[in-house]
Amino acid sequence: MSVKKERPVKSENFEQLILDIAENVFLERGFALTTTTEIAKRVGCNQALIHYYFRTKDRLFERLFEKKFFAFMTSVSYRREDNLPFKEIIRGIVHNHLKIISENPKLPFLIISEMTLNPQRFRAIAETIESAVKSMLVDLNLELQKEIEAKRVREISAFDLLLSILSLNLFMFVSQPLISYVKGFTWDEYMNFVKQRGDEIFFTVWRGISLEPDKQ
Amino acid sequence: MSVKKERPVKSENFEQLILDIAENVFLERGFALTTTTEIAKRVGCNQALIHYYFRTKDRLFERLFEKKFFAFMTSVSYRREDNLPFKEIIRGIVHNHLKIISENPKLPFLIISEMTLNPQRFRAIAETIESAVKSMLVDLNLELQKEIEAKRVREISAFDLLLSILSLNLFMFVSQPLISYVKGFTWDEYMNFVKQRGDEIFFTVWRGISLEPDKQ
DNA sequence: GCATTAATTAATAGAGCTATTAAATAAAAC
DNA sequence: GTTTTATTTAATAGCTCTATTAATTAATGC
Repeated sequence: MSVKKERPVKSENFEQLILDIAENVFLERGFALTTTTEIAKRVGCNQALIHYYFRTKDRLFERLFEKKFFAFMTSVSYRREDNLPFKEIIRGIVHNHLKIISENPKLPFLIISEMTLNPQRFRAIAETIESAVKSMLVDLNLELQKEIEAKRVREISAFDLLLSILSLNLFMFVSQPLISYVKGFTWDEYMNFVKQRGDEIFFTVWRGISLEPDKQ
Repeated sequence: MSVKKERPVKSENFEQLILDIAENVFLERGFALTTTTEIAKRVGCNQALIHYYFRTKDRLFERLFEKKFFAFMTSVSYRREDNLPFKEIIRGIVHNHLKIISENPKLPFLIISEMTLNPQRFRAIAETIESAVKSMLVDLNLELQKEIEAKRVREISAFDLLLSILSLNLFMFVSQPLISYVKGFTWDEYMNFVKQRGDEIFFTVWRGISLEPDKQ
């Protein structure tokens, strides 16, 4: 039987389509397991076209990965100008982070995977973003120190606090296959579980640092 | 220049040496990126010998992975018969888990990686271990319910509690490249950091559930 | 329309990987 | 010592993957 080639709908061009589909494939299978042949097959074009537009698999990947890495690194943020009480700052960080990553649930695995398997590439990209993240840490630390001085929060470094939040949030995504297996969750059920767990995570983080008694 | 082949010292046999070295390579690079050629090179034997002893790369991997997966899944444990106060049970779980994983710092990445990239294989292996883990959860839940009834601990499921512990502990290992990069840590410095963070993690977990006031 | 440029494809070189085979070497059995 | 069995190697078939090249088709400019 003849396989019909699906042409991109209307005016969509292959270049963009390749980018979109490559992103999915890389997120699913990581760099090493992704083949340009597979991308071409899903796009519905000749494999050489991938190389016509992007020359090498490496360049295609880097172009996508840089964007994704940036999204990943800036997924932790808060609006300083909102002037919220500290508790609400923390709640906002936890929930906002969880929300952004939920839109890219396979990203944490890709980041961790590439970081581990290809530290050279990772370092090159990380350099370009480092400062943005560090300044966020500095901002958070300012707020945190105020709370510590006022004895509303126990002694803790901003780094440790952030690391706890990231651990609790991100682990939900990288351990999805294991948890889904144990709990018998479908993908949708799992995503629902993640959403629910946001409150539990915030609760854990906040109680973990707060010196004030629980409110009902 | 001629590359001298390093023969295994004394009476050591290739079969065991292959297992030992394959374990390292798989842990470093995962299943897909590991080649039997690379293993043979490190062992110092002909590549065909790998296949002579283990027939396929898959069989070699599975043999090692099963053992490692079991170690991973049973790394969370506590001695019920010790009859410790609940706080000490939790402290023990956190620190013991962290200690065991510290002896296999690359294992969490391998587990997550294989789980994600090869769910079929993962499921087949998981089945054989599931019950052991579930019974641990049941045990922990028993202790937990006692505490909740006595109003010494807030309402929380054993699953959520365990998930928090695992998140905080395991994320330390899968994010090692990123954290080491940001902090400029060497491997040894990083492992030291992990050790120190054990207390912080326990503190976060315990305060996160305890209804009793902090002791100094 | 015709020439020029862009997009797309077929074909394939070249590399690396797994697994097998047959031959060579070492060990064990008797 | 000779036969038998186990271990080890060299060689290579058969795949799959990336990247290139040359040819083909479509689009654009004039």
